[in-house]
Amino acid sequence: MPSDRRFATDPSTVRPVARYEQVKRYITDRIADGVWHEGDRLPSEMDLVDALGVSRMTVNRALRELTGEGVITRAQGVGSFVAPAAPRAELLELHDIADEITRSGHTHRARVLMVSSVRADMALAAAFDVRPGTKLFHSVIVHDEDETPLQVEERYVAPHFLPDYLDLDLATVPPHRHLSRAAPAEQIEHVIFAVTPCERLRAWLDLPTPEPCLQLMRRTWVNGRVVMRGTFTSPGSRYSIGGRYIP
Amino acid sequence: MPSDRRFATDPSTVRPVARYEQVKRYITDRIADGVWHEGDRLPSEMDLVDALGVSRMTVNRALRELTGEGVITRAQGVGSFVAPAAPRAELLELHDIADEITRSGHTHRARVLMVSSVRADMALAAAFDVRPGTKLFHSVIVHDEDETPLQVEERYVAPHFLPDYLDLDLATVPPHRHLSRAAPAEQIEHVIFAVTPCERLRAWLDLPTPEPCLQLMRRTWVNGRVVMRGTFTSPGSRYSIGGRYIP
DNA sequence: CAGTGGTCTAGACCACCCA
DNA sequence: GGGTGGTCTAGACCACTGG
Repeated sequence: MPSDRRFATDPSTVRPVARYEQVKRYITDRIADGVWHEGDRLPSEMDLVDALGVSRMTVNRALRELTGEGVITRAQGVGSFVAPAAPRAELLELHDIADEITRSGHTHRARVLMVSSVRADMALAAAFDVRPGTKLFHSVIVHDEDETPLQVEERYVAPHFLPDYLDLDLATVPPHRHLSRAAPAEQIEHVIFAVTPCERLRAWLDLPTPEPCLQLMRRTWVNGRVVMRGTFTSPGSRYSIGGRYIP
Repeated sequence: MPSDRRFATDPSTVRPVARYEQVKRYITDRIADGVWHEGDRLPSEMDLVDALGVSRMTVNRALRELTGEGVITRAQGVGSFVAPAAPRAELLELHDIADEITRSGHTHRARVLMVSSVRADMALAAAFDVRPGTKLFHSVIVHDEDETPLQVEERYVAPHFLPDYLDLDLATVPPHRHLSRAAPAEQIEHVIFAVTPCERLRAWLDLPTPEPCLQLMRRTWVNGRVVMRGTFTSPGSRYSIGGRYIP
């Protein structure tokens, strides 16, 4: 065990982050740093109890959640192992617009129009299942394909999960990447609409006439709480959503 | 509490199913049976401890997992509540509009406008990967929700897989059911558009003004050959496509 | 203030796997 | 048989909410 440091146990110590979260972090850090590789065996629950100075129930919860997240695999009577790296979340990500554009041979540019902190109105509060007036981060980004606007991406983010959202460089690293790193979604909701764009959207999309637009609304959850609501709007004449699956 | 029955506690009793799973089942059953409705407050953890005869940690795990699954929402200091129902259609699965309508408490009616045999033109031939002029079956059905047109369903079917398509009573048993019974799809393609409806569609959908419509095109394959191409068109103001899933 | 959920512990029993 | 993970308990402290 490279580190012998115990977690804070003294009740007088401030402990803003749960111990099972610290244990999860301990594991994922070692995997990310290459200390433990794919297929490697992790220390047993009892080893971690001794090494980290927490109870077995706490270690167990950490490992159980990591199993659910696909980070490790476990087998009764055998042990815990680093799971094969899988494109888990990316697989069901319907679209990363930047990738789509570049993969189809066009040039992509992201223009960040707005980044700010806002207070939730009734509709937003309902979408996030919080009280009206709760602070949320807000961003608007326009994605161009060869200088033509292809999609407006408007997001609201719960500050708790990504406190430094306002300071990120969203033009170079898209919000999606920050979000999935900070808090991988445990649940995703997609709803697709056909709408007539409002004035604001028409201006951003450079649409002289009000043509039908495809609008995808996505909400993601972590720990049963809504982390993000994104609204992605594209002109119907320039964009469609699709995929092929094997049931 | 409608039931006073305790879970098995005697160690000699067979207990193939974990207690926290039984607690989860207890909750989800009551929601499914309509005993507890959306937004209703659940019994507190302590109530469940007393009612079910398990420890609080066990109840807590059950409720925590249900939270992660989006079945309930919880708030510290307040309580646990039945979560709002997820959107009605599944994006990644074949949906049956009739089921959707009746399940949401409305009345459904299917009006068969056309059933005929046609010859594939260039576009259809490309879609089915056959020679132009190949015989295909064609049907148009309008689905009403409470007497209002909700969706126009236009299908082309390869005769080989469903030779008696023209003789079916599509108003009572929808094409989807015949198709999945005769030849379950091995591969599915979905593409979603936002379009301005043509005159024909506007008439069928009873749209006085040309509002944006959501159009889903689906192709299904069996044995590597296209079996069906369906075009499903709905007014944007009356319909959306959505789903929630756990990665 | 009392009630709620969020977390944590120390110990326990079990099923399972492997040497 | 010894080590593993899977589960469960009784009790505890805490932060948060509402009246």
